[in-house]
Amino acid sequence: MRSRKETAREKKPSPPGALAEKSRESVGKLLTRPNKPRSRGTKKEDNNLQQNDLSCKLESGSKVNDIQYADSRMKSVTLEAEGCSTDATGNTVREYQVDGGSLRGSLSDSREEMNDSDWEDGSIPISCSTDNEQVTIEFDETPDSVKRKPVRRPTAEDKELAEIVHKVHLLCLLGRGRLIDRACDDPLIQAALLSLLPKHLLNISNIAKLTARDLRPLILWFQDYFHVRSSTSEKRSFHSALAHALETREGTSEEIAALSVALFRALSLTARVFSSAFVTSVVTSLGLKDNLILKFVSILDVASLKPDGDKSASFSQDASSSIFHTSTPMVARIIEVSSSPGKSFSPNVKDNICETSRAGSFRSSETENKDTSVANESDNGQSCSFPFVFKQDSSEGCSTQKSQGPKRKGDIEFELQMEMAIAATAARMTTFADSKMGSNMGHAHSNLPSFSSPFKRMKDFFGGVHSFSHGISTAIGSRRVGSPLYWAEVYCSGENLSGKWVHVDAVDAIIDEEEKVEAVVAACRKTLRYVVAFAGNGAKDVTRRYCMKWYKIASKRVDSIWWDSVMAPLREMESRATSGMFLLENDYNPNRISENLNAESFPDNATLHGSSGVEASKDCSVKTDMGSSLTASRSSLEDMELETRALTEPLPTNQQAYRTHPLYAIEKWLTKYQILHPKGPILGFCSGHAVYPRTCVQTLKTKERWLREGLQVKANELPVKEMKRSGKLHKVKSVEDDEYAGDNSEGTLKLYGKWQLEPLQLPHAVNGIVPKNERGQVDVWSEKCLPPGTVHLRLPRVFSVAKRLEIDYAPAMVGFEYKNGQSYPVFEGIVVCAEFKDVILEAYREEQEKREAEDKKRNEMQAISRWYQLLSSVVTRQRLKNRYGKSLPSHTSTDEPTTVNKSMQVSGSRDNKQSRELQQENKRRKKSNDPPAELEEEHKHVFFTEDQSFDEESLSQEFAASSSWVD
DNA sequence: CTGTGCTACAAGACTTTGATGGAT
DNA sequence: TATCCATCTTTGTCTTGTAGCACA
Repeated sequence: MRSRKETAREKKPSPPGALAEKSRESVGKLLTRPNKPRSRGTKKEDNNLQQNDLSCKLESGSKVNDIQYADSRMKSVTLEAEGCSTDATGNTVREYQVDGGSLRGSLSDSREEMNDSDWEDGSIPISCSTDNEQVTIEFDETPDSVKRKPVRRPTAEDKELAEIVHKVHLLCLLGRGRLIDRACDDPLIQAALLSLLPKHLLNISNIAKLTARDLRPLILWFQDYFHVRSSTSEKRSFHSALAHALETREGTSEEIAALSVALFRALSLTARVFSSAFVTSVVTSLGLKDNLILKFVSILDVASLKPDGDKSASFSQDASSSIFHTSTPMVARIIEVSSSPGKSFSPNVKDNICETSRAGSFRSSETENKDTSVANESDNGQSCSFPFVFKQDSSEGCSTQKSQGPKRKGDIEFELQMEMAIAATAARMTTFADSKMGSNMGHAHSNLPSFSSPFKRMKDFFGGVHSFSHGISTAIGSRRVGSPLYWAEVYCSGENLSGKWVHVDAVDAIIDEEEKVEAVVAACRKTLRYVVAFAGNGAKDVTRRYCMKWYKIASKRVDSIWWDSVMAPLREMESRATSGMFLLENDYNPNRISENLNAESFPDNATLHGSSGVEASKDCSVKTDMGSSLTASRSSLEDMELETRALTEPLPTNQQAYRTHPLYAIEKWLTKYQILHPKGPILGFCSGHAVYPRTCVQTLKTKERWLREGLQVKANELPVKEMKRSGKLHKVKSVEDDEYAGDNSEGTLKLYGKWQLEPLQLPHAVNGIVPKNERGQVDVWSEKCLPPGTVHLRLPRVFSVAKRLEIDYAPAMVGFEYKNGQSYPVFEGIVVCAEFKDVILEAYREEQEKREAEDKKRNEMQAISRWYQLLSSVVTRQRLKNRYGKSLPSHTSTDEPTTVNKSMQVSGSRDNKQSRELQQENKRRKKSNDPPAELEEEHKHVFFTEDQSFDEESLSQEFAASSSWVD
């Protein structure tokens, strides 16, 4: 039987070379990891399954099941080729064929049913009939006999893998976002867009105090002019796809959104290019013209952080129930779009959009091309959520699919997303290097050999219908088609007092509806986890602006430290770009900015953001300085806005949310070591429980624990909480309590809060005496725990020095070691009074030198002794040779090593002892100036250790050479 | 269908001050 | 004989986070 790992490995494509390929290989390695055999959790499940009905339906998301299913599929293929008979229904009868002792299964379920079914091998009540090495096993159980789903919990390994995949996916999507952002900066595309724009709309760039309302006509024109197409049949880089979309006036929602961003940027450009005097004047009046500072915003629809986290979101619902199950909302004109919140997302509009979508291209155009099975799926309401997952119209695609077996839809979905993100990353490296100014836009496509494989595979999957660039936005997991994945943010200086970033979704003609984004995303069965704004080749996480219920997504986001570190450089670039763009002179060139930012990611680019000085100057030459101050203010204003949002989340309505809520807490969900202090103010109530700010939650610790942090409990402070110790300890303590006539205090854990503490005040060292604890030692958890006037010397064997010098010291306990279920103290060095530090160190150094000298001496002695052994044997041998050599048959040179080896073998066990004896003997003789033993006793035999080689001549030479070293 | 609350499970935190026997 | 040092063994309970499930 083939291992799962092997099975998974087969799906990797072979063509090497391109970056995308390498990336995919790496990702492929990652993706094969879950195929490893599982540990106990799985085993448990397997057992469950064995006890239960085999044909029970299992959760579709289980990786194990899918892998086994994949295996079973392959077997099925094999067996069917061998002419194995199958049952018509395939549900209640399954055939196994015993071939050479191994059980191989044949499944004949229909495709649809097999997606969710599972089978296991193992001992089950089965009836077998043997026929020419074939065993047919019939299962009595019906699929309905078992209802209970076995629970497979993700192991630590699963979680780790999911996190890695999540991170990789995030990085890829960030790369993709930057790619799009850069494409939006293309001057040719911007110029082309401007040329299309009616003259009256050009005036928008002259509005000093831009508001969201001012953008409406522009957005409406844009929406009217450009249409979203669900797919394209051609494959091209995003950059050329953008140009193509511009040309054909239709593209994917991603492309259209990008075009809108490019248009905004183009308008900003004209304002500067054509009215430099105006720029000067605004700068002079400090009413800086920053009306069209743009960000390209994208939801990073990333793989789940949790194992199998996508399964529920992927296919649990029929797409038709989604209010925006279309990618073509722009086909119909939105009749009423208001900048005031609450109107443009009215049911009217939604209906409109949905209706249009159904009339529009997506479902019909997609499903028309599908084979009948897929069409059937579509009819039963599932496949419209992902109508082309198993669609394959090329033979290559078929073979690929068969070799790897059907996978969980979510996995396929994710893999494709990953693939496209990687391809996009590769595209960025190739396309933009080659065609930076867009002059060779049309040829960019042909310059992308690295794309061939990803494209091909995608084409295989999508039947050549979907475009490359469409993938991330809508094609993948098209059930969520229509969820707003891309939009723009325009800085409107006329909004609020200080201006603000306004959400502008040109695809859906929605302006300033940021609070609705989350709801729409949720309606599309997606979780809004990361919203990232891209500008100037940088990026900034603006999730807070769009997420009204942070507590719901906090756990679904990656570790914030990692995320912040990833975003830090991007954020810097974004910050520079969103404020510095308009400050440049007439020769403003977005691409150059990008280049500059790329080349110089350090913060000292004077051209772009200048010094941090905030001097108010009216000279144009210091525009950059003012730009910098504006940068700071705008950036910090935005930060403040986001922070404010973070701190003003509405109270959750369910109790469970308060368990880990960063802002609020209810007493019910406090942990054992937590308490409310002070207990107030009450912010509200949830199910009758008072809600307090999380800042009131204090962590409690025992005296000993606080001690480790260099804090001690103030005198006369009573523990704020007392609780029973754990059972085991309690038992031990109880025995002691009995002995001490029932003192219950030992059985409780006394906890204190931070407000009951003061800095640790240990007794000062006096007269060279180290203050010790009741065990005669000093607990050195940290430097704070050292008694004043003492030092910790972390040196091995230093205690012997202190002892020899008769200096008072205490062993330093630095922690505990847990062995054998017990904890043992770990000591490292000693604690002595500071005044003895130098003395001890000096003595220690001397002793160290002495020890080293002794070691050296010992080594030398050992060497001498070994040479003695060798030479004695040589001498003895020579003597024997002289005395008996003539009478004995002469030894050939080849015999000698054999003899020696034999003697070595015989003497192996005695060797060490003998050499030791010899050493001692020599020592004695050396003291008394006696000649070595061998010279007296002629027939003393000396044996060699095994690591010694025997070569008379060379050894003699070596000895001659090394005699000087010995001496 | 969704939200809520309960339950059960997995994983990790926490526990916290040798004994023995061989080598030197 | 004293001292040093490696080895012994692989706990068990509690807390916390979270998935599953029943129910409103």
